[in-house]
Amino acid sequence: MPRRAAPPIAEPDVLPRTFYGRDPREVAPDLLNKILLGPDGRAGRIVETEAYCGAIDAAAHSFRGRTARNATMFGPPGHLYVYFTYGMHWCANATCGDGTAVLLRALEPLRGLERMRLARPRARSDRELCSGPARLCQALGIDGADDGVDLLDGRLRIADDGTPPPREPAVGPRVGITRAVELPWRWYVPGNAHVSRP
DNA sequence: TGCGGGATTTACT
DNA sequence: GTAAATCCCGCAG
Repeated sequence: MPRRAAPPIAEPDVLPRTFYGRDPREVAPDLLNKILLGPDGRAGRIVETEAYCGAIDAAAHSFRGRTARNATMFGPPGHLYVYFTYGMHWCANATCGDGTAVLLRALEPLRGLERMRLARPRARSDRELCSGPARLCQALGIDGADDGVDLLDGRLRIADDGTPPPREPAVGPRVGITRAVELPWRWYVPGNAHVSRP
């Protein structure tokens, strides 16, 4: 039996495009316990996420439509949207299409911890390496150059190591916003020490 | 370990 | 001009 050549997928466990092309309120909890693969072998388990829902979400950058900054949010799903805020910080999202995205808020460091410590010399413990959206970007070396990266085969990828999402993820209001503050669109792994805020 | 205030650029009013 | 999907420093306990 001749066997067909393997499809041109970068790694067998990298999440497919269809994973991202759904409502971000479904994608956000499903991303819990997935693995963010960065450069130089740095990697961490996603333990905290937030959904930003575009035109129906006053807290989303895309709420008022497309701009130069948020253009990646209006591109295809499964890409990294990286934005600059507070004059000094980068934050990273997975795009879900139509101006929606999931903010990656915290990782549990898995591999490349020595490089993460070099990238974040002020961290007082390994728990502070990736416990916040700007912290994880520093730890993995993510900045504006990574805006638009394809999460299926780019410098940053998201993969499944077989660990399922929590059966009952913790849910609550999003952090650091002033509009649509009441919407419970933040999810995290209950009891995980690397969540930015319990 | 936890709190209060400052930092510092970009986008929008 | 001001708020922003935040973090770091200094100090208290």
